Amino acid sequence: MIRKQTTIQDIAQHLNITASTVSRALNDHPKIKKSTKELVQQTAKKLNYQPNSIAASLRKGRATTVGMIVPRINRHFFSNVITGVESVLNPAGFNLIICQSEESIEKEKENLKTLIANRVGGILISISIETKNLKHLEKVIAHQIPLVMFDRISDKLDVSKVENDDVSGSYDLTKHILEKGVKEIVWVGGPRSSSIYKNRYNGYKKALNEAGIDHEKQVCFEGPITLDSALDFIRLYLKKNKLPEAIFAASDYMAMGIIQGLQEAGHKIPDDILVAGYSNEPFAELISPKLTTVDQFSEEMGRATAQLLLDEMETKNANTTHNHIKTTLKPKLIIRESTQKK
Amino acid sequence: MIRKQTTIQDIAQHLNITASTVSRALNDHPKIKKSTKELVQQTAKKLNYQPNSIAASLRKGRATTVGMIVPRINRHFFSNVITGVESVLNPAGFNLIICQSEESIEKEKENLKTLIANRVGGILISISIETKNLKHLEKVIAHQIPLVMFDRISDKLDVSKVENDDVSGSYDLTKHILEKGVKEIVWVGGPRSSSIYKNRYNGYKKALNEAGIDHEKQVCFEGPITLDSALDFIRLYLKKNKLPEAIFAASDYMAMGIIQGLQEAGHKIPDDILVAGYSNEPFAELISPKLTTVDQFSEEMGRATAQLLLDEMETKNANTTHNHIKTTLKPKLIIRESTQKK
DNA sequence: AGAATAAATGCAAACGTTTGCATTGTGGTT
DNA sequence: AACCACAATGCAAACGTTTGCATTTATTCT
Repeated sequence: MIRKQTTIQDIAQHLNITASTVSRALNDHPKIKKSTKELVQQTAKKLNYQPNSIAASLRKGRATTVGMIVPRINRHFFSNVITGVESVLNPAGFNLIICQSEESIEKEKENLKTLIANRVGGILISISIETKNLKHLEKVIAHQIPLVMFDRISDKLDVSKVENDDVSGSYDLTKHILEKGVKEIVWVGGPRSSSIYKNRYNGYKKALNEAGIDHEKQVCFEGPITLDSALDFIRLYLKKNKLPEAIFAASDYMAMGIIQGLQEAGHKIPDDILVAGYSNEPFAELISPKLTTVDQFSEEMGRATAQLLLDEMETKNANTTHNHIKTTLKPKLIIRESTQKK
Repeated sequence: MIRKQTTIQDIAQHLNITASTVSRALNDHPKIKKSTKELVQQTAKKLNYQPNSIAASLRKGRATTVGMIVPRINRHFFSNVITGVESVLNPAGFNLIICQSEESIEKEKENLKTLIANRVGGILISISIETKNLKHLEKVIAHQIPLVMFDRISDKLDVSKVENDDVSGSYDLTKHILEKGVKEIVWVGGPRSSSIYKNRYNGYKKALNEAGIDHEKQVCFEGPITLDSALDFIRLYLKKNKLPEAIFAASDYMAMGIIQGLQEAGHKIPDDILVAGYSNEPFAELISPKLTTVDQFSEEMGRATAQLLLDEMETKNANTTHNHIKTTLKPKLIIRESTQKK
């Protein structure tokens, strides 16, 4: 049973040297003799010394912690981004405090407050769907805390960003469907006020226009990004309209809702109608028919985001000015059964 | 642009009072006049003061942070547990540092080191599949850091724990399959050296024995908990043996591998053979046939775990002794198409 | 040998809070 | 008018590091 944590002072006392030397020895300072370093290391181990990074952070004015805010951690995409972020940040000596905004701007503000209070070295954020006003983020910048946005970004903020080329992913997918000979594609997606869905819509629009199809004449449903919302939509839609040739859901979950609705009405996919989703959720290749979708390389996005943050933090340390960078990752079309008409 | 962070000293100077008063005012200390409190709050806002919880932690000797170690964050189960944990811990004023062990005991040790270095107020852990030796966890206890184990627990450690009643879940599921009239059930699962799979096996065994079936005569495959490992197994198995009546995979991913292997060999589920999984992954109700499985109430597990930790931390603060508690959550059988023979 | 240089260590302040104890101020009681 | 009690605030130390500068010790050069 350990009553009191051992500190570098204890080690110093034990060896009849000062705390400064111990500190430097433990941090491998060049001016410390090799023999003392070894001696210090040994006694540190003997006394079961555990460094106190809280104290170090306070003194150094910066923490070895990085904050990350995502809408939801239990979304496959985000948890993979987190994995990617950690794979870069941990080796660099940082650890992550993860917060969930739960798609609420109020929670987002609170999250930022606790991250700032914890004096994190930097912040990674994918903003909530509700977030339009960016004052709380400007505050972070004003506080000189390096900020990197990813996935759900905003061009109004002058920071480094990593985005998916949703326009291109959506364009490729739409083109692929058009090549199957269809002349109409119903669009289903989240609110276009979010950059993500705006871009996905634009890619779709572009492909349609290139094929000489008027996008204004296409049916377009915008709603919550959930299976149920899409299921409700398609049930209602089928009651009043004839079966469309194809449906492009800008989210795999919505695609799943569409598929369930179509199947319960007795329609065969892809024979009667083509369906595609977006983001390659794990279930996309497990369902029947296997879902054509777009893969977003989520882990790589995490790695890229973390790398940008490391750069920013370094720049800030060196106190040099530095242009912010915007990295765009190209997603990959994954063609599966749901769009392969026999 | 803010050059230097404003501190309580700045506020004090601004109001011609001392930092102590400011500190107490901000923490709503009863001995501070209401009028001063308001004054302090106002100037704090005016000077854009952001509390430094690093400094507070150092002084108070404990952080407002809690560490959590999970094997993998991008597993549906764990990310939901995390959500549950946060829903309890955040309102209580704590935030989470999340670490991934990636199923490696070495990484687990490192994670613990950084958590201790960050002087977290407590630690939540679900140990890696590799972890048998528990010395690193005993060290945590010796350091007086409250520790709560969840899901993958060990009885060798005297700490509070939250577990799923895997025996019961597995028993219920097996019994359900037996009620369909089958006389043999192939078992597929992870290594039984892990408490989880040992328990799931025991529940299965118990149900078989009660039905008068010798569990020793059943086929049993133990391997990595992945789709591919199960797929490989079933392919090989089908080559050399006749089709079994039912297969119980103690993991939904493995069940998915089994289903794919069976389907590619032309077998119909549930008509030719029954299949069930475990843990109710999101895809379980999306695939065809919909998968019978066991739901584990992952968010609730998170909440229960966090609550136990809060209790432990409080007890430690009050310096009273306290018996460790083991909470067992009863999982729920989810019957779907894959075990419903027509 | 003495001076000059280099190498290793020590000194002390600082980071921003919190907190036990001391002090001041205010009003009430005798 | 002296005293007491209580409310409100101040004082100063402490938490465990890090780090610029000063100091000591060892080494090299003339």
